[in-house]
Amino acid sequence: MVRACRLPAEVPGSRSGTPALIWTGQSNLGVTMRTLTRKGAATRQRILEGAAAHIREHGVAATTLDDVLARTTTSKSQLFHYFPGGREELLLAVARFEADRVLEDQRPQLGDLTSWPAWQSWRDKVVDRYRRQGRLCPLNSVTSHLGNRTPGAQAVVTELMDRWQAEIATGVRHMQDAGEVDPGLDPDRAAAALLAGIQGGVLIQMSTGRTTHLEAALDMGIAHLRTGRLPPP
Amino acid sequence: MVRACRLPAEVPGSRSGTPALIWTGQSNLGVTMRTLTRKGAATRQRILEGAAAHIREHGVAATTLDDVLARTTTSKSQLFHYFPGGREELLLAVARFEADRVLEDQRPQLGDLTSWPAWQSWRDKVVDRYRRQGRLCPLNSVTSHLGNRTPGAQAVVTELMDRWQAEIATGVRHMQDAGEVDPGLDPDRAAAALLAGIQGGVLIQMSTGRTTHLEAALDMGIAHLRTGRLPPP
DNA sequence: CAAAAAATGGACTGTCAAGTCCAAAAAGGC
DNA sequence: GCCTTTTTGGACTTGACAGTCCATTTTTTG
Repeated sequence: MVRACRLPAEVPGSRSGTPALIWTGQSNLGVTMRTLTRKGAATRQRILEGAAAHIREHGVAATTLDDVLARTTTSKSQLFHYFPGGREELLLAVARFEADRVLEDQRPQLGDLTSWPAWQSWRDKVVDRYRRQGRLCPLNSVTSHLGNRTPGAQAVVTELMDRWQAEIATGVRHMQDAGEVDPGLDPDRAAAALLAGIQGGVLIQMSTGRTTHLEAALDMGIAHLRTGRLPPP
Repeated sequence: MVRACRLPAEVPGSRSGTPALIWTGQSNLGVTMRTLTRKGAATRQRILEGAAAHIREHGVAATTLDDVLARTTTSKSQLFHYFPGGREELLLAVARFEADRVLEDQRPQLGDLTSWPAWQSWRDKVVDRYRRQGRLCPLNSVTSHLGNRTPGAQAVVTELMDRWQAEIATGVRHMQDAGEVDPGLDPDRAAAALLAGIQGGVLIQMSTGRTTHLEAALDMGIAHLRTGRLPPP
C-alpha cells in the first residue's frame, strides 16, 4: 500500500483573514453539503479529476470506486464524504467536468466565427481536439452509462448542446450581417445541422478511429453556409 | 416461478427428409459450436431477441442475464449452452442483430436514391424510424458498453457504417449520372458527411428526445447535394 | 488552549450477478 | 427400439464492488 498523503502544512491561508471554510451550497444530487475547508475542496477536486482521468483511459464500465481511490490516494470515507450520492453522483460530476472542457477546448475560435478563415481555424481546432482525444469519448461514455435513469445526465448533455449550437448560430448571424451568408438561411437550423455533423463524426471516430467523417461533416457544413440555402422547416 | 415451456411436439419437420440438425459453423466469439436442432435454434433465437428487447426497453446496464432468462422462460444452462462466451457473446450477438435492423428498416428507399423525391422519401423514413425508436439507441448502448475491450463490437459498427455510407454514395453517383448533382463532388465524402449528420442527429435525440437535429442534418445534407460543391480534402 | 467541526483511514457488510456443474429429459440417428 | 447427442432445470460457487460505520486525526473557531 502506498502511504496516504500526510501534508499538514500543505494548505496555505489557514491563518489569514480570508475565510477558510467554503460554502458549497448544494452537492450534485440535491443533498445539501456542509462547509468545506480548502483542504477538503482540494481533496474533492482530486477525486473528481482522478475519476475523470481513469474514465478517459479505461471507460466507465472499467472504472470502480476503488480504482479512483487508489489513483488519488484517498479512502472510501472521503469519497462518500464529498460525494454522498456515491458512484452516481461522482459520475454526474465527471460529466459536468467533461462537458465544460468541450467548449473551453474550442476557445477562443468558437466565440469568434466572424470570417471564413476564422471558421476554418475553428474547424481545424475541433478536428485536432478530437483527434487528440482518440477513440474514447468520456462524456458519451458517462452519459450512456448513467443513461435514462438519471435525468441529470441528460440535462448536462442537453445544456452543452444548447450552448454549443447557440455559439455556432451566433457565428452564422455574424456572417449574415457581413453579407457573407444568405440572409434567408435559418441560423439556428444551420447550426443544428452542423452540430449534428460534429457529433456524428465523433461518434463514428469512436468506432473507426478515423476523423474522416468529422472532417467531411465540418467541411460540408461550412461549404453549405457559403453556397447554399437551407429550406425552411 | 412460471412454468417452463413444455411443448414437445411444437417443432415440426423432425421426421421429414430435411436434416433436423443445423450446423452453425462458429459461434460469435470464435468458439466452435456443435450442431443445433430446430428446437435449439429456436431457443437461441428466443434468447437473442429477448435480450435485444430488454435492452431496447431498459438499456444494457439495467439488463442482467437473469432478466433475459425470466423474459424468455429459459435457464442459465441454456443461455450458456447457446452463448458459451456468456454475457459478452450475447451482447455482441445483440449488436449484430440490431445493426442488421438499421439498414433493413430503411428499405427499400435506401437502395433506390434515384430521384429527388426518392431522397426525400428516404429522409422521411429515417426520421420516422428514429422517432419511433425513441430515446434509446440499442446499438449505441451495446457498443458503448462492450466498448474498447471487444474489437468485435467496433467491427460491427464499422461494418454497418461502411455499408450505410456505400449505399448513400451509390445514390449520389446515380444523381451525378442523371446530371442532377455536380460531377465534381466526391460521392464518398458527401455520403460520409451525410452519415455523420444522421449519427449525430440520433445521438442528440437520445438526450433531448427531439428529432430536430436529425431533420436539420438530413435536410442540409440533401440541400447541399442539390446546390453545393464539397471542396476536395 | 479547548470545544466543535471537518477530514481521514480502513475494516466490514450485504447484495447482486456472472458463471459452473450435474443430473434428467427430449430428440435424433440408424 | 436402442444408443448417442442435444436440450433443459436449477442449485451452487465465486468474486467483485457499492455503500456503511466508527474511531482517529486535523483544522477551525472563539
